[in-house]
Amino acid sequence: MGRAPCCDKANVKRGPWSPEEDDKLKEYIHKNGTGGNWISLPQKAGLKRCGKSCRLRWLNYLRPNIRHGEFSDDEDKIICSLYANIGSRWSIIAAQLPGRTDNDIKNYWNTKLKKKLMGLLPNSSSHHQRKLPFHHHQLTNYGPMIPSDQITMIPSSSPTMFRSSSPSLSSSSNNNSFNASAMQQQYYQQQVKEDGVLVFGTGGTEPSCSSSDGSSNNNNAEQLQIISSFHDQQQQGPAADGHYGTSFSNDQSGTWSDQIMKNNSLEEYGLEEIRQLMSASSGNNNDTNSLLLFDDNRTEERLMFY
DNA sequence: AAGTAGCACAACCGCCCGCTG
DNA sequence: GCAGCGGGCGGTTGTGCTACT
Repeated sequence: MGRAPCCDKANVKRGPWSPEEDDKLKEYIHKNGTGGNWISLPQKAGLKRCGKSCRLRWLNYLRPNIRHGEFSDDEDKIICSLYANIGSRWSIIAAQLPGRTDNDIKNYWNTKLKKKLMGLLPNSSSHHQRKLPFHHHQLTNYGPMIPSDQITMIPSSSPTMFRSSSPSLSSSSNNNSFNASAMQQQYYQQQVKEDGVLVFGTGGTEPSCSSSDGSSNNNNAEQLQIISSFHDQQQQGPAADGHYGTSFSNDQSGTWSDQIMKNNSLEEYGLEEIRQLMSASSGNNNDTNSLLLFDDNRTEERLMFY
């Protein structure tokens, strides 16, 4: 036996709201408030709408101080930062952006921001869909917060998605001994595998960088080299082994991301397997601590953090 | 000018969770 | 403790607009 519907769908109006309906709803709420009961509100307000529809209309459009229109760069950064940390928790993200609604942000992410970030990639020749068995409710271990003021949006002509100066990007989030200066040049890096799956992760830090002797610069250069290498491979085509991103493996052999990158097909890994790999290398500071998975069409699958 | 594809965004759907009786 | 309900939320769909052919 299913749950009773919240309203009689046959007798409620659906679709776009008319200005008259908006006025009725606004007027009623201004006079009486929501009364804590959206289900009974439309009847009281003289609206032939479902209570949930009224609630949505009020929260997303009619409520005072709602802002619509262009998102600023700062807002972009905040959205990216929070998405990287907590995933698609739009209501939480919206709470950090006064005047923005979760629906707005969700739409913005899905239609613009994601493309803005991913538009830097060449088109994939193959178009078959490959879905990984990921479900967001399974992912409960979020990584350390990345402060939004430490994320820099990189122009879409670059293969780098974010640059962060955050010390919190350490793969060993439970290790507080990391020297901030050594962590100042962390780069998100991304690689396209021959099968079209994109792995996107935070670059790790060399253990030797824990001393602030300038080795972070070397680390930075190394990361840049990886990105550059990726660039070259994109232009030159895959390496002799038929895959992109092999230089990544050379630099970070033994890491879980390396193991994934070496594999011919990411889809051979399930969520638990990836978790095990991440867990097994949790003490390896070289390794990445996040992973963004895409299918061939670069539809985002999931951002994972160890 | 007509048809079509792509895009943006409002609105809906259905699941989950907490509250209440 | 449990069932039913409403609110909240994320995912998805529908629709109108614009750009392109």
